Amino acid sequence: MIYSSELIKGTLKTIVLKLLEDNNRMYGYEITQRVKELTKDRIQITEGALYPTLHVLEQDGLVTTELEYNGKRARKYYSLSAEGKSMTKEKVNELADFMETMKFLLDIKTGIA
Amino acid sequence: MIYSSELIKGTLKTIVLKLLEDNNRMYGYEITQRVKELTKDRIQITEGALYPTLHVLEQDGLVTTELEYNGKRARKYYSLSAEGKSMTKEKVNELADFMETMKFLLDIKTGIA
DNA sequence: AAAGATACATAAGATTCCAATGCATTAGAC
DNA sequence: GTCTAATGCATTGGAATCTTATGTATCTTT
Repeated sequence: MIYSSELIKGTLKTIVLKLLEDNNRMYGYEITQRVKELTKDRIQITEGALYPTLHVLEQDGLVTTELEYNGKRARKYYSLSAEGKSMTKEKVNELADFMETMKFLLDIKTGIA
Repeated sequence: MIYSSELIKGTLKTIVLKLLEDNNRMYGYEITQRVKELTKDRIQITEGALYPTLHVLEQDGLVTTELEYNGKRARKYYSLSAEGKSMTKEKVNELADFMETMKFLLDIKTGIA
């Protein structure tokens, strides 16, 4: 199952922040591959969605960047700022809470039937 | 906690379909109030979001409508069509699956390890 | 009789994502 | 050794979806 794109909307920023919290620093392409791998291809973050999101996070001061070269190939590493770290906690908590509410709304019995 | 609007995006259609599945038929205003009540004010569906969504569902043949009058006040009742019922199951399953995936993603402590 | 709740609806704008495209480097296949 | 696929950055036009604001009208409560 590949999730319809509308479901991804609104969660992308939180996913990116959480990955950065767990991994200290990552570059864009790495993020797309990690998400694909972790979700067994169910969530495919396109570059057209990711890069604008990363740039917004940077403009908002939630992440800092370091440009590094692996040979001649540039990699732009992103790391959480202090503000980004607290924002990550907020966003993750909000999403967890939201999912509980949705679960109740949809009367979904997960795991144990 | 009131969820940021971006979280609601993409789930509205599924919420509406599920409510119609549970309640046989409902009218627009009733849906906004029911969601507000069920989520203890955490999710507020605005009419500007709901009515276009309902109209799309109708155009797609997922719901049928009956206009009724309570005195002189019109109420437009929405009911799931056969197609709407199977779509509801699909959408609810997809959202449940998505939430499990998100839960896993957000629980990750370290990238490798 | 005024105000708030009920009930429908639309329109302009913002946000956010997708699909497509472009450029460049590196690794692997043949 | 050359060609293709993968890696890595990025932008653009367009589509979809929601928000805010507005409009009309009825019913209920004070």
